Amino acid sequence: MSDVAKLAGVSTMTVSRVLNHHPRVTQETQQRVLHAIGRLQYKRNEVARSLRKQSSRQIGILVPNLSDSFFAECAHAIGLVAKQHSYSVVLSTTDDDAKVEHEEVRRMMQRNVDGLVVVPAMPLKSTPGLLDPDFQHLPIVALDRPIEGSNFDSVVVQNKRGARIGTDHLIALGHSQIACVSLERQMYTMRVRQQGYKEAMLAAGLKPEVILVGDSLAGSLAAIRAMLDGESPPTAIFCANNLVTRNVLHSLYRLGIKLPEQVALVGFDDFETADMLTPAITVVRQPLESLGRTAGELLFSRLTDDNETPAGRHIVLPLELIVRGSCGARAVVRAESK
Amino acid sequence: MSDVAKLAGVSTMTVSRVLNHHPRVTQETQQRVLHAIGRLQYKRNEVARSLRKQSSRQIGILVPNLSDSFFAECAHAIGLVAKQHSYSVVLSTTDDDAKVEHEEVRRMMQRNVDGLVVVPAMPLKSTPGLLDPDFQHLPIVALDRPIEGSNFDSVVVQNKRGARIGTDHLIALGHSQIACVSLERQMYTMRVRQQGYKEAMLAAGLKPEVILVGDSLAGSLAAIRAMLDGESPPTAIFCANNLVTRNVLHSLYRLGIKLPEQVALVGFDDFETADMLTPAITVVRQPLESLGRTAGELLFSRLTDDNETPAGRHIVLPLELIVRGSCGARAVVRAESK
DNA sequence: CTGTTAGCGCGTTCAG
DNA sequence: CTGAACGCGCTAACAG
Repeated sequence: MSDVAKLAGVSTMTVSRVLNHHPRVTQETQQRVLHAIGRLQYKRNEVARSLRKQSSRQIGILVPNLSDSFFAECAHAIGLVAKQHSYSVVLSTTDDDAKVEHEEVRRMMQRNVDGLVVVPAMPLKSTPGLLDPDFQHLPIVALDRPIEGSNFDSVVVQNKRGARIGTDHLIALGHSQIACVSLERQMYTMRVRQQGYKEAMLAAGLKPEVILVGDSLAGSLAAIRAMLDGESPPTAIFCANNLVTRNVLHSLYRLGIKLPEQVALVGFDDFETADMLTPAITVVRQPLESLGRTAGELLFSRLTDDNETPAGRHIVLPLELIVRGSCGARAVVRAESK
Repeated sequence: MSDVAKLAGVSTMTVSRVLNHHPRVTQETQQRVLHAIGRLQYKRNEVARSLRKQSSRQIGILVPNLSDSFFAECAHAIGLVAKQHSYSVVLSTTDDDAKVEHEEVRRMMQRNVDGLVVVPAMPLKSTPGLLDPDFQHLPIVALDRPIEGSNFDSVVVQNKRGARIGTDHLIALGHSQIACVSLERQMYTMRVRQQGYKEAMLAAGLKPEVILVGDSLAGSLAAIRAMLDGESPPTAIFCANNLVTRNVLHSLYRLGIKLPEQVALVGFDDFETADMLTPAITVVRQPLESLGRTAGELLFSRLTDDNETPAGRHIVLPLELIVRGSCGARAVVRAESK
């Protein structure tokens, strides 16, 4: 920078002013500086700038992993928003572990990130999680799962309503033995979706039956097999998320169970090839791109806005039932409309 | 830091030494400093450290996007390696645009990243791309696609061989009219896979036929329809990547073409639900996790190694043919083995 | 409108 | 083994 200043015959301060589009600089000196910058291929050092300004023009993204396309898609959308604002993204994964999450947030703070979008892991008793007082002054937006007992901003989907819609769809098709397969891990989304399912069942005078599984295929297979071998096997299944849907489908496939004849199925969260399976899978679709984008915009609105917006804005995004073949709905609908 | 020094009754320098595990510090003073650090909850400022050391303990990852699970999975694996080394990751997307790529690398350089793993976009004539002399001293590992005319390290898969294996599989099953559907975009992987396909066909005395499509479903549908309406429609299709496979499958599905009876299919790159489709899709599988991990390790070996390793290490990872139902192979194999 | 001084928080260098 | 001075590259605050 001092080289540029020398070449342009000004002080470094003036160079800095030009770089920051300071209004009170003569056209002429500005030209000279710009010219010198061009000749020297000068690029300013963002690290020094961050140190001085106490702000890095960087945001952090913290997701459980990138292997799950749900999170990858969200991260992608957030990254796009960041790019629009000329911000960089520091990304890290938590593996859904609250301890790792805490470490990573800390690490990001040490890097001076201006804000964070995070898919929160379940807090442990032993770690303060996101609620660590150290993080109080860091703008954080919670994505997909709100942080209980905090007033961080958050963006989630209508989980309960989505589960109701999915379950109601099955009920409307005449099913009465409907099982809900959900992850056994303690997660906000799983809990709320189970609730929605239960409400729908109870409202219809039916008996809810929640099956908890791990995230392995083997475990799901065993659970599904046991379920179907039970006294009153379900004629329909509601899967609480992406992973569960895939594992259940795999299990049914292995067991030679035919959809939708032997069992109907609705999944929460759409996936790439859902409409190419035979039959195509009916799902409650989450607006992935919108989820990420909204979280990103929420964060930036907090970073930019001078006027104190009240903390704890919670945005709930709507869901959509995509009816395909896995419940035999089309046939039924056609029959009804005749 | 000066607070810690004061509390421990030493100078900041000693604190710094303790933090960096400097060998020549008395056990006792070390204890005092550690104690003070604990009481004050002191966390060192990574930005200041970066400025001073001219190295940020950060690596950059540059991929076309995160929506494609191929790249997401690679990014995930790289991130894991970074975490092992206590490095942070700055991630950005290029949308496969060489201009964006150039800007992003520059931006990362300004942030002082220690190295980069990048899935290179096709270089344009108008921009220097990754070969910009400014980037000369930045360790860069090319992933999935090598950078022509450079001696960056690179990690790729056996693209040509994979295409040969896939095509040969189809040939072995008795097909002679085999089309290769590939992206029309100029990409290293597409080019090499087409070559592999052609070699296999030529070696068998067959006539290669490459169909170029865009990345939209509509375009693929039209192309597939035209292809099948042609004079001598293929009885088998080799798809050059993930996206193509999905679009082709979608198209065939829409057109009511049955696999494997009416047309057999082999795809390059496995995907989540490939084995749940009816029929399950035969693919040449890429070792996603290994690709990312290897690239990460290659980068870190360059960052850590004192001994000058020769530049331009190229690692080629093996592929695997996963035979499933989409070519009717199982039936044939069984027939043969009788 | 422009320059000077000072300091962001750390680590290298050289004395003690 | 420890401390003092200095500077990494930049910009806020104050002069001029």
